[in-house]
Amino acid sequence: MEQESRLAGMQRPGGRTARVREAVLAATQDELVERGFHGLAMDQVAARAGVGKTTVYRRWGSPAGLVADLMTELAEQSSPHADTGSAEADLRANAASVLGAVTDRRLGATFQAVIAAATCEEEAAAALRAFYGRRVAEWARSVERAVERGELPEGTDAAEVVRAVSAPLYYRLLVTKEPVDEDVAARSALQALAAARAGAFVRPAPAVASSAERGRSTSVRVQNVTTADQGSEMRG
Amino acid sequence: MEQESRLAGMQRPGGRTARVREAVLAATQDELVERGFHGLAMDQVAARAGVGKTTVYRRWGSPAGLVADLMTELAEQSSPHADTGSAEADLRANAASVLGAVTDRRLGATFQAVIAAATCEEEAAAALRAFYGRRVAEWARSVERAVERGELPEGTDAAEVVRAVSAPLYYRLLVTKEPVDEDVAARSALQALAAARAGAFVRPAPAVASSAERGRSTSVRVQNVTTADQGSEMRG
DNA sequence: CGCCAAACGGGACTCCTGTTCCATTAGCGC
DNA sequence: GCGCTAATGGAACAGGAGTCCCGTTTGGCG
Repeated sequence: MEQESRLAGMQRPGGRTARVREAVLAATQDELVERGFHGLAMDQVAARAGVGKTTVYRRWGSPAGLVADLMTELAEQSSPHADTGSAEADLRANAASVLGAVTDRRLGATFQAVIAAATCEEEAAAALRAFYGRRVAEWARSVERAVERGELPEGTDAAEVVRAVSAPLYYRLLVTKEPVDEDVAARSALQALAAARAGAFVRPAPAVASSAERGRSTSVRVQNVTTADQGSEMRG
Repeated sequence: MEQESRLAGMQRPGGRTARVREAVLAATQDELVERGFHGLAMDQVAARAGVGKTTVYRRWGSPAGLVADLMTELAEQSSPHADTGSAEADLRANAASVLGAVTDRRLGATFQAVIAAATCEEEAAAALRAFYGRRVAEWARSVERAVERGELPEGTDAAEVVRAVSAPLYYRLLVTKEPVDEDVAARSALQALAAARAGAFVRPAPAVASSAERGRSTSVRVQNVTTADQGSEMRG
């Protein structure tokens, strides 16, 4: 993409260019709140931002490009993540955080838009991945600490637990379109926690690695999907 | 919607009309596989189906309409759902089924498209909801039977368990764009199972109901979102 | 302070999507 | 078979998104 190079290493980042970018991104967010992603028109954004249509096309190329840049902007802002000393409280806070993001009028519209854009534009998809990669890594630390404290089984895949907290929320938001509220968020956190405690997030021993800890944990193995009830797994 | 009435109660459903519909939907799927939803052009579909552009516009109105009709068609085809007598095997089969749907070249493209369409068109969103409502209800029966057998705690929300199986898969597919394979599917099923066994899907006692069974579970209750910042997360 | 390249802005132009009009075809009931 | 009408098909038309061209502005730099 030619736009990217301009976005990243701008050769004249001083005054005007920065001002234009700021104005355009702000206008984009306003438009997203009012009309949603499918109603995002480059002309409108340009007009609202008070810049030329040509400029918007030149620098962002498409609605998806606008939205991707917006997401990149958001990704750069670090968010506070809880570390309360209790896995339950941390995961609840995580769920609440996701809830806040998708519920907030402005942020929610942006997320919806990015996800919509990501379904058809690789650029937006990459921005989304980058954002979540960062957030998941941040929150994973609190899960790791819970493992260190012995609250969760040894070998638990922290990032997986974090993802498991938000997965049901996004599932509702995107697939079933059910409302997402505090109740759902809290339950989601607790479900992830329960599964984690039961050892469902313990990484399968990679080939011939240390299978020593396994005896200690609740012994969850991933085997062939096919047949019925091997019975053994998952029991503590 | 005016199209809907035509799709639903067609006044002359015989021969030609049905043929046209079939041809158009087939062409739509082909186009989706080749170009994806954002590349779905009404003209192309019409040409490929060997029908007039006008007809396609008249009966489906938009790419989203095409995709929604396709989804409705798929929803009407009942899928076999396992009932092996073991919750684990059933949930694994469920996960495998979802995996199959999103992995299959043709079906997968269709699902991606419907989801993309659902992000901007209520019609497609409704078709998607209807589809999943049906599928979830079908699979929920096997979970209910597991509850009856005593494999899972009394009061477990069967539909929730089923949703929990597919949620991580869709999360990967849509949000993080990670690959989804048998391994992920199997883990997803086991995680849901673990949480269900731990009682994380037991419905919160509605007012003054039986909270007796709760002692048996690992004491996971839905409480107030206790500690930490639930306010301004995701912010800078 | 003044040069110069980078960035911006406006307007005309193109192409493609979606609509409208009307002639034609083909189910369906008799 | 036969007519009636729903449904289809083709072609012309309109509107809007995206591109191009070129003149204007702006900020970095000597």
